[in-house]
Amino acid sequence: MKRTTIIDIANALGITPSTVSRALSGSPRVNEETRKRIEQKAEELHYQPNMVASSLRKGRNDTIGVLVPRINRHFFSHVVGAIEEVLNPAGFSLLICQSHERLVKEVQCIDVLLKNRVAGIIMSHSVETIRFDHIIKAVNEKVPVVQFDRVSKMVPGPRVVNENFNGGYMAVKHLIRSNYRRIAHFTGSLRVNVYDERFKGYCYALEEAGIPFDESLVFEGTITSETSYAIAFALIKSQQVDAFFCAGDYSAMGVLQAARECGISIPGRLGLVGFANEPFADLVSPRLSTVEQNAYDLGHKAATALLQVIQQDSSIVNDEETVPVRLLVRESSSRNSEVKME
Amino acid sequence: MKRTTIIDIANALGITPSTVSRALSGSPRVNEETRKRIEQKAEELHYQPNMVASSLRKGRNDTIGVLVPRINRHFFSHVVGAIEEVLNPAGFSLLICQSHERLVKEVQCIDVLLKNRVAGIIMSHSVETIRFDHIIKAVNEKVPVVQFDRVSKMVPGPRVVNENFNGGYMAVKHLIRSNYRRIAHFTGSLRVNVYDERFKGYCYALEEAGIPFDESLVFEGTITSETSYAIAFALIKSQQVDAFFCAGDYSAMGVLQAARECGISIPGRLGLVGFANEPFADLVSPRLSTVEQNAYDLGHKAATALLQVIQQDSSIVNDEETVPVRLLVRESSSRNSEVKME
DNA sequence: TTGTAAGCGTTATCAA
DNA sequence: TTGATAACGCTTACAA
Repeated sequence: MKRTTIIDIANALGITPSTVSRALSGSPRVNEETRKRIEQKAEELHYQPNMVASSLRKGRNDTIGVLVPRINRHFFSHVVGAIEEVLNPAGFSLLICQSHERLVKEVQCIDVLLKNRVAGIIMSHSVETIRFDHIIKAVNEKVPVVQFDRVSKMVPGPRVVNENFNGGYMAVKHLIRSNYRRIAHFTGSLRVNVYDERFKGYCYALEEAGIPFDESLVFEGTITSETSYAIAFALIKSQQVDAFFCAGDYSAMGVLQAARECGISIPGRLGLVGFANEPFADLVSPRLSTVEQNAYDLGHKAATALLQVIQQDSSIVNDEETVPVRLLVRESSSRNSEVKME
Repeated sequence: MKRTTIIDIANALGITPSTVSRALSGSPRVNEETRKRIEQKAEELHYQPNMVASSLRKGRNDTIGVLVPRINRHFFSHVVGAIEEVLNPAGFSLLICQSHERLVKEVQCIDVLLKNRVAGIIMSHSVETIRFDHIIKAVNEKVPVVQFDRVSKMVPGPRVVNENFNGGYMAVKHLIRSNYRRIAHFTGSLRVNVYDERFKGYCYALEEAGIPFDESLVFEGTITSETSYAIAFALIKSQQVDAFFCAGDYSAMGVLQAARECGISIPGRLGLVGFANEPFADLVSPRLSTVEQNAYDLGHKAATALLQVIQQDSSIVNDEETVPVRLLVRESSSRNSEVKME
């Protein structure tokens, strides 16, 4: 009960495997009539092409490695969805790995992808990733790497990132215009490029408005709703702040909960802007103002960039593409002056 | 600049490829000293094993196909995460595909997976899937298939499902105990097993309480927040219902929005229970009562089941494993009588 | 313990 | 337009 191969088809028709191969892979150098017979027989014998053999022989693989910190994060799963949408029609399958935010795991994943001889890698770093030799190794082995979101210039190849700086800037500028002044910033590790840039946007907006930067209002490690909740609760109680710019929507939800429990009205006494436009942002009350990152667009761009590198086998381009973000002003920050949009 | 192969290593050491192969794959039939030399040389030449060649030769593959309707759904991405957690340590990689809820796409995906000679498939049907020959074909080709969540008994092999009936039953029973009587049911297509079972649980709870079933309170196609919102709005206005059991949390959010806009208090005048325990369920106001499905557990069980079939190469088992669900009673349904839990 | 040799299923090159 | 043949890199009887 072995599987049907092109040899079986060839034998059944009294021709050679080469012809069958040509016919099945759409070569023009084959008689239309024989092609018909071959296709028919293939159907009849339930022939399934063997990509493993094909890959070995051709020396290339139609599989792309995708490496993300966690697949079950809204943002990443959407990026992956978009990548698939581009790459599948182009004839590629995705080998997906998660680093679980661990560097060791990330190294292992790269290794697995290389062993599997993927045609390319699209990836976003773990938060722990501070050295890049494992990724550079892939590039050295002629496996093109496209980085997205969390990226490093140390790694050759295209990068696709969100306008994080601009997002932070717009969010905080908007808060200032809405007459909030003591604006706290909740964020993740500032060693990660995305958080660092949002933070810089925050700083720039303050500076532009002539508001002195106060280090004591910036809180790293407040990116989850739990951690955010605890700190926000204390801050609100002590009445030190009148607004929060959170580098993530979950973080913002922590603030929202804390405010609710303290009986502080949003946006009345407290302004709040998140980041990411998670699906719930528009569903909670008050509806959460946030910076929308276009995961779909980002995945699309990353996949397209990789496709270009693969197909042109061109010299490595080091350009960084930027995906625009959008400030969505909703209820949680809409006090007086500013006009509501969206 | 070709890649290093075991032949290169063999040549460099004046031994044969077979020995190198044995050493590198951990066979005991090789001298400890030669093994050392081989490993050292492999390191030195930056040898990367070629899984493609290995798979072809061995006739089996360490890749598992995972096919889900959409990777960017909270539930599915968590299941995939759990599957990976089991299969990666076991030495398998995941080839992930999405059907995008389309049957044609699902058929294509199965085809790709078979072409890639995956060792097994873990899948959940698209909503359109009403015939199963493409899946049965995989089983016939000796590729074990494990179905989860959306499953069919037509396909041989293990199935892992949530306690959907029980979830629906518990949710509605709880609403009834909280003194709600006119309970509407918002759900997806009842041709999909998960929705059908939740619906049956709903019916059973009503029956048990002696409340007559009213067909006009059941709404298929109200599983998104948008569709749900529209219908809920009308229902609330017409004062025909005093509670909603939604087969999904997004659906419940639509109800919540509608109620808010109508100035109807939840849980005071309207009870609401969702399904899935999406991350936002605990963050919205009022906090949403819902039925928690254990995606993690489900993924774990599915992966373990597949592993067993693969490793034992055993006869196909047709058992259906059930993952318990939990009713999380939160604010949106906590009126008088019932005691709050969780 | 190591070597020999064949073969996994496909494709590319060359010749007919 | 088709056929013959070798090769992709690895594993595995079998022999030494």
